[in-house]
Amino acid sequence: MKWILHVDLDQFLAAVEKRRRPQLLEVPVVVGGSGDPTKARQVVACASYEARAFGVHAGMPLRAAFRKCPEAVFLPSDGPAYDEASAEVMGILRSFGLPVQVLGWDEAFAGAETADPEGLAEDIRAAISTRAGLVCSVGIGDNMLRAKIATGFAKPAGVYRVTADNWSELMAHRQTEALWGIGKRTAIRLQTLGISTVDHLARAEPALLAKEFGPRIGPWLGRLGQGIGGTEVDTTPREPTSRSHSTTFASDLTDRADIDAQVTALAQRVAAEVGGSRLVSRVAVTVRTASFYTRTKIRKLDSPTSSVDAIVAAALAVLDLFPLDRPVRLLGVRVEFAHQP
DNA sequence: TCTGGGGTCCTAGGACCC
DNA sequence: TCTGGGGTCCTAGGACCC
Repeated sequence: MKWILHVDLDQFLAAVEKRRRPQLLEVPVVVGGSGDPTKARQVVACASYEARAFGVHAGMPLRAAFRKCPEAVFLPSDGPAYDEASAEVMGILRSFGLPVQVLGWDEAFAGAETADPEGLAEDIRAAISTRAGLVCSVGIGDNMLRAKIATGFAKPAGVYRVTADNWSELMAHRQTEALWGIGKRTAIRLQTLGISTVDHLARAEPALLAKEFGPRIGPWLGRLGQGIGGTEVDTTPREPTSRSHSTTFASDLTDRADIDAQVTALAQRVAAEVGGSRLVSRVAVTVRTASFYTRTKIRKLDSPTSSVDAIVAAALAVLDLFPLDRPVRLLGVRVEFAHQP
């Protein structure tokens, strides 16, 4: 029997920090921003389970987390360390000889032909625990959607199976937002159609969904409700389609020279990271004003380039398309890569 | 809760050409 | 002066996810 396993590391960022600082093992840990919980405009990237018990969660401002749990240890986000730990875990997963599709730092699908998916899942959990010192949960499904949903029931540190047999029992009564791919906005739009639960969505008329959400997304939403998803684990390494950096400033920028300098710095950083490896076809600039009004403008380059100077010049030209008559909270620069021949 | 940073994908609609 | 239909390129913006 063919199965999909969804392997997801528990409290990943906090776990990597605990792994290298064993004295933090049973301590509430909050990772995010510069690690200074008194500073504004920074949010929690990951809260350890101990911190979650105090009501701290990802996305919460660090200062709010500090109010809820002042005894927590606050640590800055250390991207390179998480990159390395992620690669280590994916390597262990691949060592099982299964097709692996990486979804992010801390999760991946694996395909498996086995009569005992739970046994395999426990073997994977044991290998990642002993070889990497990290705890994960594994969702088992008859497709990728159900495997991903199953992980939610598996956490923490467990294994759970979701298939066509128990889909309705587990999901039918839940809000549509519980589905992977339906966020707040879509949930609200569905509600205006009288669709609030997964069961309603599963029974909805595809034509109605297509009319509201378009010919592709509409029917796809209906399938989500029924628990239908892909079954082919895609192992081809994904070429990135874009690269970006953005900064939220501790205090808003009002001086045009400062704004130019920051966009230049962001563009230089992005261009340097791209190096000569890819040709850039489009350059985008994002401006968020003090009121949180956020707009992105993008322009195609006359010809694809990897020149730092050309990318910086393009970013400044796109910046010039904005009125820039309000204090600026955030600036971002993104480049999109030309399709490879 | 005064609201991060890095990504991907989809759709609408205008401009332009035949 | 008013009138087609189709195709492609481009930008804006929405939405979602980790």
